[in-house]
Amino acid sequence: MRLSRYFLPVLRETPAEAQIASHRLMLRAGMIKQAGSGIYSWLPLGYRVLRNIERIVHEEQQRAGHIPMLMPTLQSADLWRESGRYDAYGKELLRIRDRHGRDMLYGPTNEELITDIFRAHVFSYKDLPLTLYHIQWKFRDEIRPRFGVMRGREFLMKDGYNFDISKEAALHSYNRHLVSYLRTYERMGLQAIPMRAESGPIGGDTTHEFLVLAETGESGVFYDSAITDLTFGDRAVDYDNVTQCKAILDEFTSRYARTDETHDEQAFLQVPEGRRRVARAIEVGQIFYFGTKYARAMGATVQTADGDNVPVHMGSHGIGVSRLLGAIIEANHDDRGIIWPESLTPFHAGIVNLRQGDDETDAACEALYAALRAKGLDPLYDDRGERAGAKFATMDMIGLPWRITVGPRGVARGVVELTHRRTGKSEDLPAPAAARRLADLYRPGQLNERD
RNA sequence: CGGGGCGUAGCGCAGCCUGGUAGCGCGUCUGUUUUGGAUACAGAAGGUCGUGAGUUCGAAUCUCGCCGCCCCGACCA
Repeated sequence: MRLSRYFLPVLRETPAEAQIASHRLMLRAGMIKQAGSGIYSWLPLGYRVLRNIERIVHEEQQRAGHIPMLMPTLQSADLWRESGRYDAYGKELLRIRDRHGRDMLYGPTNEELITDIFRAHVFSYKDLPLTLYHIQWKFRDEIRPRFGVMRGREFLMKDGYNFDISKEAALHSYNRHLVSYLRTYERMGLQAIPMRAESGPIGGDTTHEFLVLAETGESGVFYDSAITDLTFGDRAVDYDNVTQCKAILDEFTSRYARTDETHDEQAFLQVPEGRRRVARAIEVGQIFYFGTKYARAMGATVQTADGDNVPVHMGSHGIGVSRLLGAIIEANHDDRGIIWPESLTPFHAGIVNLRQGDDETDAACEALYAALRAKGLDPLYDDRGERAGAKFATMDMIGLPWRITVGPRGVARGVVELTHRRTGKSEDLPAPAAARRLADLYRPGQLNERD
């Protein structure tokens, strides 16, 4: 993409309403624009990252055997009356009435809808296990939205629902989700720690939240520092392997890690003193096993091999897709701006033309731009007539992990400068070598969508 | 929902107390200049002062209503 033809409305000054780094940077980098309290438009740069997050979530969900679909944002109140949540959910539920006077709601979650789909089409144990998921906009009418997309009212969320014949089978689904979430967050360059949590209005008593440590987090957390040494890494997982999934869950949840809601001081004191940590964190996902709560309320049963009709065991699992933007920036920025992980970056590299209008420099930039694109990379070429400082400042702020600087001095010597955003280290090398370096660096799985 | 605050040019703000022709910085546009970290000079465009009513000869300024937004708390993915 050529910057002169793109839409990147960066702000030089910080909007007054932004209190935390991620909100400030998302506004300044032209990623979002507030449309109302807790509601945001996603401008092109922000939309790219949002879609990259979605892509990773989709890939990891499907790797775990979960099936994508899409349910609507607006739901009939009738289903919620059936489950009992229409009255139980409270004022966070945005209630709407259509022209015929029918009660509707903008979904904050989809247990009722998915259960309704299930009961209409699934009748036999032979069709289980089944896990369906979607990525859809939700709305929760928060009393006080804040922190930009971290605590918006409208938010994009992946929510998935598993259906199993027994508690034992459903707990495997639970474990499988925990494993797949570990992989998902790690691919985004995040350490998300599973912590024992409260289930809230979803119900059930088996639940973990995934939390990313950050000073600006809204949750207080208590944990054994040994847990932060754990990484999922490149290990192969067979998601159908009950023993393996359970072992991974045990590995990542056996150490003390709880939010302040479930904190147990006595248990915490069992952690060696030097490893006790009290911190703040951002919740980026949660998994639940809630048994037959919705199945019983809504009559979702299947017939067993013995001919009995039994309510299906369910769980639900969410990843805050739009919120992740905020969490990732909180964890990846410096005083100059955002630093994207390579897996999510909106563009793989930025090309800075130091002397726009100089024939040789322009030609070198064009050649490099074409070479990167030919290798499947998606560079952002700053071809504006701005001065070098302005171009550097923009690139630093929007956080592309790599920058290639092309100026007349380097062109005369046959080199360009490749700079790593995170470390600031740079190296002069011939343009084709820089293109090869970047192509090697971005593995095939990290080639993001173009648009 | 309790408490506090804000709404004036694209962004950040001053002006309001004490009513009298709407300002500053940045950005934008034009020209010149400059060219490795938001360059310099000159010129220009851009505002129903959130909105409605009231007081007044006269309202950004005073009064009341409404709308929107932000902050602290409680709540919350």
